[in-house]
Amino acid sequence: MSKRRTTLADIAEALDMSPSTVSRALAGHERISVATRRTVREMADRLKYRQNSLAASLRNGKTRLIGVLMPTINRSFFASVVRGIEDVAGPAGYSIVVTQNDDEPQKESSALDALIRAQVDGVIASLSRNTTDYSSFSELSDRRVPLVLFDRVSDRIQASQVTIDDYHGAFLATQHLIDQGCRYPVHLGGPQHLNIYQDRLNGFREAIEQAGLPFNPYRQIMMIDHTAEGGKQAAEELLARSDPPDAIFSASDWAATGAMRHLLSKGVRIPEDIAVVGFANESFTAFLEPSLTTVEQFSRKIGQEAATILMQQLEQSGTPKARKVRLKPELIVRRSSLRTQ
Amino acid sequence: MSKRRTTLADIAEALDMSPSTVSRALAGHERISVATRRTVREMADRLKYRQNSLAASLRNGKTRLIGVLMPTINRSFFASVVRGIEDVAGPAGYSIVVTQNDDEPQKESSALDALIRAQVDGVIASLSRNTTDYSSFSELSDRRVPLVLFDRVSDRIQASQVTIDDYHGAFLATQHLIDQGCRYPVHLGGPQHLNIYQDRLNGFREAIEQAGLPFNPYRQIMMIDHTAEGGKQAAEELLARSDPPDAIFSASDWAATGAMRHLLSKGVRIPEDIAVVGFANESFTAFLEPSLTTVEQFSRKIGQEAATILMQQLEQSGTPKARKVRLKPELIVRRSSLRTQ
DNA sequence: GTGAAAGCGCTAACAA
DNA sequence: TTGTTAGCGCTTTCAC
Repeated sequence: MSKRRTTLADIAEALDMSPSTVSRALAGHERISVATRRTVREMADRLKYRQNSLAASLRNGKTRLIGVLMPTINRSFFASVVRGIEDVAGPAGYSIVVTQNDDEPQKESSALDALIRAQVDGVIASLSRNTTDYSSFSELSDRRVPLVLFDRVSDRIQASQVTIDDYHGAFLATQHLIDQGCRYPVHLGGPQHLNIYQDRLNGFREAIEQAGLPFNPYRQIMMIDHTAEGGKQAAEELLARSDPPDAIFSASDWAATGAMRHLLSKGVRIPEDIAVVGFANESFTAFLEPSLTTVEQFSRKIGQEAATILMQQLEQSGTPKARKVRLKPELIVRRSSLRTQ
Repeated sequence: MSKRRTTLADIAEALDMSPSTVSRALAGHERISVATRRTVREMADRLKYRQNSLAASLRNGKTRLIGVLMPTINRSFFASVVRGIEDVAGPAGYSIVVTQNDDEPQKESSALDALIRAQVDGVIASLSRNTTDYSSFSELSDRRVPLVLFDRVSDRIQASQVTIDDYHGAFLATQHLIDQGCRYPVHLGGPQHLNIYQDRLNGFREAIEQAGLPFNPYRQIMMIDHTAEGGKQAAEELLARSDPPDAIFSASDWAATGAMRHLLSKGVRIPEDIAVVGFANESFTAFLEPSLTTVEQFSRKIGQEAATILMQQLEQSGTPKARKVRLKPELIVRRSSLRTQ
C-alpha cells in the first residue's frame, strides 16, 4: 500500500539487468539494442517509473529549471511575460520557478538566493524599481548562471537584454497627438533611474522638439505614481492650472485611465478638449469609454524572446555572449485621441 | 577563475573539521558549540557557500518546491492566486513552480508529469475546463504528494479544496437585480461540468424563484464563451428578441463588458433599459462607463488559503485529511445596475 | 550490447 | 561536542 517511488534499480531487478542498462535504454542510447529498449520502456510504464530528476540533476549538474524574477506576477504585463516564457521553455522541457521582488531590493536578493539554492540553470529577470546595488546579480555570473534581463534592465549588469523600444513608442504616441492638432501635451512620467521611463520621456520630448513646438519641461512633465489614483491626482492638478494642456501622454495605461475618468467627471471632453494616450495596451483599454489609444508592447513576445535567448545560452557550451534584443512597439489608435475624422 | 561551487567539504577542509560538523553547524544544530557555529558560518559567508538543495533534497526527500497548475497564468484571476500562494509559501521557505494546462487535459497531465519529476513536495491546482479523466491526479496521491484544488475542483479527486461560494455570489447578484426592479433577468453561463458555472447558475435560478418571479430556463439562460466577444454576441442575440431582458447577470466580467459595450452602441441605456452585473471584480471594472457591478471573489485570498492548507499538510507528519474551505464572495454594487437612487 | 563501480553533495545514524 | 560512514538515485567511464 505505501508505495515507494519506483527507481531504476527496481526496473533493473524486475528485468534482471543492470541499472546502467536501464538508464541507457530509457535515455534512448544508441548502443542499447532496440529490443532491450522496448522491454525496458514497457516495464517502466508498468511500474509508473518517473525519473527522479533530483538525482539526475545532482549527477549532471543541470536541473532543467529556469528561474523567473519580477516585481510582481500579479500585473498583466508580467503575467503575460511569464506566459511567453512558458511558451518556449515548457516545450523545451524546462520548468519555471517564479519569484517576486515587490520592488524591494532586499526581497530581490533573497529571491535570487532561493533561485541559486534551487539550482536553476538560468534566470530571467526584471529589476525592482528601487534596485541600485547590483551585487546580488553578480553572484549569478560568479556561478556561471546565464541571465537574461527584460523590460527594466541595466547595462551595469552583465546579461542579455530584451526590451521594447520605449523611446520609439513614446515618440509615435506623441507625434500622433501632434498630428491630431495638439500643441501643448503633458507627459505623466515615472522614476527616471528606470530605463523604460527615461526612454519614454525622451521619446516624448524628441517628438515635440522635432515638430518645432515650444517645450517647457517644468510644465509639460509630471512625475507620478503609476496607478489609477496617481493618474487621477495628476488630472486634478492639471485642471487646476490656468493653462491646462490639450493632451496627456501617460507612461502607463492605469494612470491614463485614472486621469481620463477624472477629466470626464469634470465635464472635460475627450479627445476634443484633452486627448489622452496610455502605454501598455492593457486588455481592458479597448473597452473604456472612450476607448484608449495606447502603445502595444508585446509582453508575451518579450517573454518568448527572453526564453529563446536563455535556451540558446543553455544549450551552447561556450561562453555565452550577451545579446540585446529590442522589439518594436506599435501605436494602437483609438477614440481617446482621435480628433480628426 | 573558473569557480566551482563551494561545497560543505570545502568549508570543512578550510576549517579542518568534518563535513558533518559543518552541516550541523549551518543547520544550527543544538549539539554544536556556539563558537564552532560562528566560525563555520563566517567561513561559509567568506566562501559564498550556498547549500546545494539538490543534494539535500535527494538525501531527505523534500525539495521545498511546490507545484502550481492552472489553466493559464495570463489571466488576472489566476495571476492573483499565484500571488496569494507566494505570499505564504515564500516566507515559509518554499519556491513555486508554475505550470499551465491551457484547458487541455493532455497538457494537464504532462504538466503534472513535470511536477512529479521535479519532485515538488505538494501541488496546488485548478482543473482544466475539459478535464473528465482524473487519473493523472491519482498519481499524486499514489506518491503521497498532497494536493489542494481551488476554484475549479472536483469531488472525484481526493484532495483539499478552496473555493468561493459561487452559488451565494450569484444569488446576491441576482437578488440585487430584482431589488432594483428587474423582472426578467438573463444569465450568461458557462460549461456546466465545472462546479463554478453550475453553482452560479443555481444561485441565479434560486434567487428568481425565491422572489416568486416566473422563470423560463430556455429564455433566461444562455451558455456562452466567456470572452468580450462572447458577451457581445450574446447581447446581439438578446436585442434581436421580441422580448429583450431587463437585466443581464454574466458569470464573468469579460462577457459582461463585451455585452455592455454592444448594448451601449445600440443605444440601450444601462442600467435603465438593461441592468448588467458581472463576476470576478476584475480591476478595470470600476473604470468602465458605467462602472460595472460585479462579485468580488478574493482571488489572492484563495491562493493564500490554498497555500496555508498545503503548508499544514506538509508540516504535519500524519496522513493529511482533506479540508474544504469555502470563502464568502461579496457583491460590489456600481452604476451598471443601480436604478434606484 | 551490457555490467561494475564510482561519485555528484548532502545528512543522519552510530560511534567515540 | 565532533567524526566516520553509508546512502539518497542517477549517469557515465571503463571494462568485458
